[in-house]
Amino acid sequence: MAKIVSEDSEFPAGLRVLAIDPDPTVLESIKKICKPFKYRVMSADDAQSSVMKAVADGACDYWFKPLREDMLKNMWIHAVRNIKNGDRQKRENDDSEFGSSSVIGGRGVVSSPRESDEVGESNHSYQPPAKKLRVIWTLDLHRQFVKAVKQIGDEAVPKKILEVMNIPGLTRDNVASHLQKYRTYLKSTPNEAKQQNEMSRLNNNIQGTAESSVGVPVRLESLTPSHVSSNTQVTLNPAPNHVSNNTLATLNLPLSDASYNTQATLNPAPSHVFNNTFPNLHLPPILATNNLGPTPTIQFPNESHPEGVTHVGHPSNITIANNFPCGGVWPPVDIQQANVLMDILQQQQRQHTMMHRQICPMNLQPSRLMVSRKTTFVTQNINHGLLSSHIVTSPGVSQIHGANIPGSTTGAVRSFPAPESNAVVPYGSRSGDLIYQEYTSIPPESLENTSFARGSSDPNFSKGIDDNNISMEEEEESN
DNA sequence: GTTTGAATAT
DNA sequence: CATATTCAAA
Repeated sequence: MAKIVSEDSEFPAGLRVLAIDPDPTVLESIKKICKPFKYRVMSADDAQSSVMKAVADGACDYWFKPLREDMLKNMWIHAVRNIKNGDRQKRENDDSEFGSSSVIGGRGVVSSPRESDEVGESNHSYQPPAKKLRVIWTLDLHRQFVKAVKQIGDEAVPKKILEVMNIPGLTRDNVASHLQKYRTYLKSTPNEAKQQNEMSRLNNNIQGTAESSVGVPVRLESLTPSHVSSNTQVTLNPAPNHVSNNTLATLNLPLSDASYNTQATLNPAPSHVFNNTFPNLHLPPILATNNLGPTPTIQFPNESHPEGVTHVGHPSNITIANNFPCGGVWPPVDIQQANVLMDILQQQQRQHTMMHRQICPMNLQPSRLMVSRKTTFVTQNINHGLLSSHIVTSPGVSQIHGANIPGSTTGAVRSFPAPESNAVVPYGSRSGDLIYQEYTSIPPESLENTSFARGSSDPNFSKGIDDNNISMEEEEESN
């Protein structure tokens, strides 16, 4: 038995035919025939069992000897089907990632990559095992969750919550998992002092302009690694306030007549640890408004798709993430929008126009705005001297990993995001390629060649409890 | 290597 | 169902 792999650019690249035959001479003959056309599994064994086994093992066809030229000639059909199926599968995954049933041309909330087959011959082409879809608890979805929990009251158990939420595709396990985290979060963050009114206000403003309200909130991502590469986020990273004296700055982005101060921080801190050091927190207009600012080229997806469509037709998912306690904008903007943002920011950097004043008098170093498509910087720089312990993470310390217990500055604490926050990125999402990071007190030279670390992956978490309460109230009103 | 959110196991 | 553990992404 031998195999021949034939590759010819005339046909779709990469197609391969496995020819199996005990006689090398025959194989050579097959190879010659294949030359002008291309590929296949061929056997003199015409037993049905053999055919079935071959197909079951992934063969898309089974040829009997003697070969006929037209069999080879039409071999490409199978290849095209496979390619088509592959694309389709990928598309489904992408759609799922953006996760709205309102997506034009999209599917339901949950769609198995192999639920159907356009060609109608799925049993003839190998499909890898279905990947489980990961539920991303977007703000909308989480709000529905909270709403359901409140509505049900003490009886709130995963099953009932699931029923009340009535989200197609969402499973009891999904809810249970989320409920677990939610409860832990609630325990760890009893009613804290109200504070940071400014942030709350801003938050509400953002919510009013950018939040989708009708769209299906479930965002599913396939666990397929391939889609991950296209998942990009723009992240505004907050800093822990315990180093605020050294790292906080206010950034005036001259994007409009108004003065927008963006407070950059390097790592989030629990709101109950905060001493309300963000009195002037504002987002740049491009982030905080719709078309009111001077940068009309940037629009949030939900503007053009009021029903909450988060994305149509683009494989990349760029999220402008605001890790400030004040939350941010959701849903994600698409990649063009993010690129525009990048261009703007970079241009501003070039023009040296962005930093005007600093919050902390102790801050003697010039401020800087970092714009990078790499994400590796913030955390590492924090770790390398700015923070003694960035274990302090969120208002909702939630899970203690048994294996990681304390005494160290790493690993022991997990967080649960302030659930009602309006953060830009759903806390289930992961940070990506773009960081828009402002910072001070770090000598620019020391960072120029520094690799970037991803910022917090929990953009919601440091949201103020105040916001939490406000959101809760809002939800109660709506009930 | 660490941290995280969600899935899975108990 | 609740909680603990594991997994995979970043």
